[in-house]
Amino acid sequence: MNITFPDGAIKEYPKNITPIEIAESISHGLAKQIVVAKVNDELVDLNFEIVEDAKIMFFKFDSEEGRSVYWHSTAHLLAQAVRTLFPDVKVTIGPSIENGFYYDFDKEIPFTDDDLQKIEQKMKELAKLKNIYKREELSKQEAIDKFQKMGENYKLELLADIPNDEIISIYTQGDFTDLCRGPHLTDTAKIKSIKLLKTSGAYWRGDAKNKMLQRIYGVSFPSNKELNKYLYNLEEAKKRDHRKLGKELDLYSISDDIGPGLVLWHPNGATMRSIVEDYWKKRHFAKDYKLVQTPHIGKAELWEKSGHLGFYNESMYSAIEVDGQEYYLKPMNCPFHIAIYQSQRRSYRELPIKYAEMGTVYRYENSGSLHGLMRVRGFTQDDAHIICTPQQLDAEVENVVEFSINTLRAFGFEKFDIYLSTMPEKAVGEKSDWDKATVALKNSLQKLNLDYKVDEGGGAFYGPKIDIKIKDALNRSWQCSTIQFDFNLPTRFGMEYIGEDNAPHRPFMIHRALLGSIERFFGTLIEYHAGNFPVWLCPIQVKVLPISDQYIDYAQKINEILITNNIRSEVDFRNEKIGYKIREAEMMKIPFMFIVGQKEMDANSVSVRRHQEGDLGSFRLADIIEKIQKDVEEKK
RNA sequence: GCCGACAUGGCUCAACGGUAGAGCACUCGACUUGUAAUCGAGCGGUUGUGGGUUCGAUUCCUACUGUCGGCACCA
Repeated sequence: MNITFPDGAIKEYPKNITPIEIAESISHGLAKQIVVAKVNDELVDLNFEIVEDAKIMFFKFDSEEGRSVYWHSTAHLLAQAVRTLFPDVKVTIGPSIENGFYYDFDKEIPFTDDDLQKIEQKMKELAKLKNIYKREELSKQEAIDKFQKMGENYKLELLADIPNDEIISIYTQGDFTDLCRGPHLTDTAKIKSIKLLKTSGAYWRGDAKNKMLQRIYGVSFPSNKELNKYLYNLEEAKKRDHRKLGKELDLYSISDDIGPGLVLWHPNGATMRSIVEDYWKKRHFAKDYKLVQTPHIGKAELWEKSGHLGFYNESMYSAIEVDGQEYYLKPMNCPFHIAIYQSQRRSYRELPIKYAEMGTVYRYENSGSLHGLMRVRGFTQDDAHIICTPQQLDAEVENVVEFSINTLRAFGFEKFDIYLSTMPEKAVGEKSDWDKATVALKNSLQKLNLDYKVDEGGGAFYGPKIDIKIKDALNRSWQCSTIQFDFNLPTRFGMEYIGEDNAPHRPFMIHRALLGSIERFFGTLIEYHAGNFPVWLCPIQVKVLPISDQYIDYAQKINEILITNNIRSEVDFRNEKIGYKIREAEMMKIPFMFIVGQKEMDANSVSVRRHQEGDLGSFRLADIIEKIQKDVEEKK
């Protein structure tokens, strides 16, 4: 029987040989390290018997496949430990995830931190027993009987969804059996280092209508060293948290007295925001967008007509009554932009029309979902609506997708996840329009050579969309850019343009936000740069630090020159030692520190210290100003 | 909204069933300073809010509010 290796080599082996035996035949070290094997493109247990010619590939912990199996097996170990310590608990599901694993349990009293400790300890004991993960296959009926006897009703629910004629696999290690597709590690002793990280509630099958289960998250590694490294990285990542940095760098705050999810932009944050917005406007003017500005509230009838009161009501702040009329804070800008469009009869000659606005909206978000700047109740969307003819569609889509990516890149972002969401089951609009729009979106992504995932049926009911998500320091994804077709509002509002044929036609409308919301974007910006912003964005670019009182006048003079040259500068004229002033400027992550004393005053120069780099030496003021201006120009 | 944890001066954190303590910040004074914390003194909280238990609570119970970690939601 011939076995083909990834490098193309072919070796002969006896029938019924297993991947682990093959690995052992190559080297003992390899056999010890591998976690799982792929035989003919299917991941299998290491003791899977190969009966005919096959391709084989091994995976260690350093591969995605390897980690996933490793963590999945650890999840089974977690379930075993929990069943041992809490016999009344029902097990449900426990997959591996991007960074570890979790297992959901049905337990009346939630796990405590103490429980977590005990469970972790028990897992370590159980792991050492070197129990084999034993695979068995049985018919669906046999599986039902088995789990019924065990009283595992959640497993029965899962089984109910599996076709009757399918072969079911179960895995047993020690006294614990779980319904599972596999594959798994050979034995529990492969799991060397375990850490349970947190507990939380989680709905059965992810549905809020179902019972809330108790979830335990954890992670495991082949060595303590790797676990410690992981925990260290986690701590480091927490230092990038925009909520922590937002306070430390005095960028913004959110006050209980004002209301949850409502942001106060402090001078430092507001300065940066203003730079972002100015740059945003400049780019939009260059792309022929027309700036508009619309009110924060609108009459109930408007939101009735747009459908917001019907579909979006629970996310809106309640009505404000004035003169017997109900008004609502706007959760979106679209109806206002449409009103501007409809203020005149529009000709095909005017299209495409692109209205852009930094539109501040208010949404009543669930209390549990609020999160720093990332999820707030009042935020400013960098919103725009592109209204065009069917003929203009492809070009406009391509334009906007490219514009969107380039804008993110201009702010230093390189990594983002792009999603294309297609027509859901419940949708408005013509299927042909959906297809046309979806193809246009897809083409633009391909043309720009962008990797993306397709979310089949994940579009909004009113149109397909492209979303771009950026990850925060703790690897949580936040949607920033969104480009969405809208087949709903143009119809609801009866939008029209007069075509060449002198007859009215319905335009296409694309709704888009490049940064998403300024608040969220700012949050991701903070975390992405860990507070060490590029010079052009820094609220304070230079701090002038006089060595002692005698040089304050000189420092003030330097400061004035800097400000005149559009460099954001401040003087630290407190009566402190230079080391103290430097320390504070470093902690505030100010990119340039100008240290001035007798030497500098005599030479009419400044001594420059760069944040995180240290002393750069002495500079002529004009030279360093030029350098900073160049950095700003180049968006460094 | 759901599950859990938490809530002490501007910030970070400590303590306790008998009316709270430190560092930083701030104010004042001394020092006149050369690349990540000079020294000294002072100011500042009744312990998120309401209710209850208790002779007495900040400490125990409870409701609410908010924050944090998840879940759900996120046109």
